Amino acid sequence: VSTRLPTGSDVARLAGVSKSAVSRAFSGGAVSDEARERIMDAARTLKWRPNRTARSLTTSQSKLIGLAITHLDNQFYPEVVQRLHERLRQAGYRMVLFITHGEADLDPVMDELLGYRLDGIILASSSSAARVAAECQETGVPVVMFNNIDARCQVSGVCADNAAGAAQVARFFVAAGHRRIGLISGLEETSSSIERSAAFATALAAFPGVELARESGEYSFEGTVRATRALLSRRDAPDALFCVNDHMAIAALQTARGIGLEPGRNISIAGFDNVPIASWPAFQLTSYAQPLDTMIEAMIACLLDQMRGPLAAPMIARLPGQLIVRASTRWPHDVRATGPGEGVWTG
Amino acid sequence: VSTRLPTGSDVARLAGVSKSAVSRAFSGGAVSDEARERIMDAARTLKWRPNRTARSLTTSQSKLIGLAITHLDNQFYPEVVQRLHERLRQAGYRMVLFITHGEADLDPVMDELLGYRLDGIILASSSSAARVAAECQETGVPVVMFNNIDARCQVSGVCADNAAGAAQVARFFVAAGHRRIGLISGLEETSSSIERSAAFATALAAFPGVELARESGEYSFEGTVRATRALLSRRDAPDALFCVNDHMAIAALQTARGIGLEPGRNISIAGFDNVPIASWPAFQLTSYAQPLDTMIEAMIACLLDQMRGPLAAPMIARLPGQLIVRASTRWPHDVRATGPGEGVWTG
DNA sequence: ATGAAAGCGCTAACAT
DNA sequence: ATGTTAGCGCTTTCAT
Repeated sequence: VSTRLPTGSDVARLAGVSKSAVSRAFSGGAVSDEARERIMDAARTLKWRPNRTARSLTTSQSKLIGLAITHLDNQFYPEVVQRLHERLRQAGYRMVLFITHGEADLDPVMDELLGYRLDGIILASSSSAARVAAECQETGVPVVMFNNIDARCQVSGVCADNAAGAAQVARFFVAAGHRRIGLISGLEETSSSIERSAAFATALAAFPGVELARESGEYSFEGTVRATRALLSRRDAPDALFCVNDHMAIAALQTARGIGLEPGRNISIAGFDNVPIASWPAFQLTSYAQPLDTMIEAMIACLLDQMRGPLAAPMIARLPGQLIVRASTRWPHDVRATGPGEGVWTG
Repeated sequence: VSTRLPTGSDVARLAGVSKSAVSRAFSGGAVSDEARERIMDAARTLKWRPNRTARSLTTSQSKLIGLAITHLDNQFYPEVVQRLHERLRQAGYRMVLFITHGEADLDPVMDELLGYRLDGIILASSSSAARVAAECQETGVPVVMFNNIDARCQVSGVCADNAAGAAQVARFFVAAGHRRIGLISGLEETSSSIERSAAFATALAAFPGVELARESGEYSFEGTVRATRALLSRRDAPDALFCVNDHMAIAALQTARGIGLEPGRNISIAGFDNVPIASWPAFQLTSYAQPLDTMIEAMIACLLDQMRGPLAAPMIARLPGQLIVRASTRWPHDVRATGPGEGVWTG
């Protein structure tokens, strides 16, 4: 049982052909029907399948894409992993995971990231993405940033149109009659938080008489609990809260309830991402939905592009999503209903 | 920029040593300090790092572990992925993902699974795990089943002590004074559902006068909504519900609320897994916690064992967890408090 | 401690 | 259409 595995040569011998014929038969080359049949038979009886490691060495294609990500606590990411995995599989790639919760020393990670000769790397809100991106780029490995984009490094990236989304939430709140509004931002160094916060504030500034109070939830549950309490315990507490992602919005929503508020009635809470659980009865969270499938499509296209050769200039895609309205916020009159307790606002 | 990457030979030449010396320097071999220094310098200036693909070919170790899993919708799995990833990383392995939502044709998956020459494969509630396991085993690849174990195939596996856990929940309900109890099971073909359901029923049967009503939630949210409604709309509806996992328990809890019930007051709902969100204010779900870290430890040990040579007999580990009590259930008097609104019951 | 040489399992020219 | 040959980039005996 512990004998060595069969190789292509074994198959070739058994089928009475050369190694090359076997290789061709298994990678769409020109082989006569008769030979192909004998080869496939031989492979089946020997239970042989091409060794992709060996193949990688000659083709210099691993068919492996690395996904670097900080953690999966934010409910958005399991969904990303799932959808991305499926799309990569269709394209003939497998996904190898690099969960990097802020490693102190990046070198070992880089050695692996670059040592496996991945065909591409996706940096999905990975910590220290900038340095990683730079080194990969330098080595000639296709890279694309997802969701959080560091404009300083010359790297391609795909994200939702954060500014448009946040601005839309701002107008939505005003349309629903809110005048005292709270904003809970995320980690200060992330583009997602920066862009959404800035656009939200800017959009609100267009409405005279509207007040904005801000706190940071640092993209964590506990941080958001603190931020929410801080905002809601002010003497002129806001009656509408925008959290720059759903992970925080759901924390804020539960915190508000703990204080005795009822989201959708005496307080409006909206998030960003439209994570799967946002639609759960327990939350019914209004949220700006990222166009995940479109984003994934763009990422894959971008990676494939880079495989064909280095890009002239990095491509940055900011794709529009839509505001899904649910019971966690007061509804303006012009929400277009799309289902029970759910609608879309395009104001 | 688009020039070919440096190889070990390049480094050797620059350092004035042989390829072998470079190889040794990078894999803990015997090299003089002086040589090692020159080699490391050369590698640094050339930005060279060993090509793991080539290394794999000679060592026949890919340092890659495959994780086959159906989907990440069940909140238990992102946690598994995360903790497992971390532990594998410590052991020097990377994780490549195989999300298999019930592929019709398994052959292409097998070709990949076996083609990448993974050093081991973890089947975490993967669909058609039995066949996959058999083929891997046959090829000599270390395999271990996680959470769902198919006893028919001679494959090692690690899971929580499902019987002990479910029985404990049963006794817990009775201790809390419940006499009409509902059970929501998962997919019929999974060992997790079978074992938990059977043990729960058996344990309850020991108490005269306790009635049990059963439905299947098929491990899905929608299925559980139906099952919950069916159970709670009976003329003698149960006032306690055990769902064989938290994914369903959380669905049941929300459904119960939708019917106007208040979990913890006029209905008790308990789950299994103790997923991270079980402790959220919105749920406060009582749940039997799987001993995840211990399970992961056991899995890794099992895989490493198999790498040293085929096991004499498959190893099956059923590890004990503990019942975490929260507000979703009525509390018996003998709960040991462990935190605000949280306790452990060891009855 | 170090180098030379062989080879891991495959693909890709190049012949035929 | 098929076989021959030469590598891909590394590790690993085996000498020295």
